[in-house]
Amino acid sequence: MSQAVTSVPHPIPVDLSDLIAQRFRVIGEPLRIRLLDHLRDGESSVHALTNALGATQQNVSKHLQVLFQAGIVARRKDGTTAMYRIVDSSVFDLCELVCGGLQRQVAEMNAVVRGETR
Amino acid sequence: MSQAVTSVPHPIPVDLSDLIAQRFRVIGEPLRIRLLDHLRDGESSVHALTNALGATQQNVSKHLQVLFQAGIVARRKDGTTAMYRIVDSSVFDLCELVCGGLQRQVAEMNAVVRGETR
DNA sequence: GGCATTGACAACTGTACGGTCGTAGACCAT
DNA sequence: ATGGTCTACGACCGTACAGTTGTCAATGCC
Repeated sequence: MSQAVTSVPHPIPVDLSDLIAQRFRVIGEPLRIRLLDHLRDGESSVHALTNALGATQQNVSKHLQVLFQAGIVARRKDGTTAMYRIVDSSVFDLCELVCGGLQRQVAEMNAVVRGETR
Repeated sequence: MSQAVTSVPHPIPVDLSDLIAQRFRVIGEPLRIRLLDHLRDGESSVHALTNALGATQQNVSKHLQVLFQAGIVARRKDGTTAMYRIVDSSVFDLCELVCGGLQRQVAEMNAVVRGETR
């Protein structure tokens, strides 16, 4: 699907780098990552997410707003509750890639600590 | 060994979300993205990167420091010049994934603008 | 109707960080 | 040795943003 394009040649346009950076910053918040992780099970309400994450309702609502404006989640009003769901699931691929890099670094640090201290 | 790629089950640990978020913030700066994009062609010196990006030497050095401490680039001293190279090429996969999401959004916005406003 | 609950918005505060300036240290050439 | 070049470090300033608090609109329940 969206696997095809992904141009971004070496001379990356400045505007594009701004957009990409902005996107990364949106996902670069711990609470937002945990929010998305919970939404992985399906759509959920602000109240449920608030209880699940142990954060205040206002803060959860605020971060969901950021994710909504970034086009990562969608909102649906169900009577009195607002239901949020993920519409751009590529964020999970991003997290998995990052985790791969982190695990690589941990392994490397382990090797160093265990005796190859340079 | 550390081959277990991308665990991160639904109840994501808070510590891990912090690590992932920190990682995203490292890449979430336009200048750093452009820096990495230039290093895609191979290792380069601070001076060369400074000229290529039109930024100040101090700023380039500073951002390279951040990328270095994050384990994304490596440093090599060649006489009087410092040569930087990429050691974690997964950042490019990250950028491509983000670009895919962006293009999807642009396409959607185009569709809306062109008449399906409904 | 009156009350409680849910979610969003606005204002505020503290902190973190990007960018710049100045300077110190290391290396090379003459 | 001296001057010039390249890089890194420390300090400062301005901005951006995360988190909190307070308030209001909308809805459901009695």
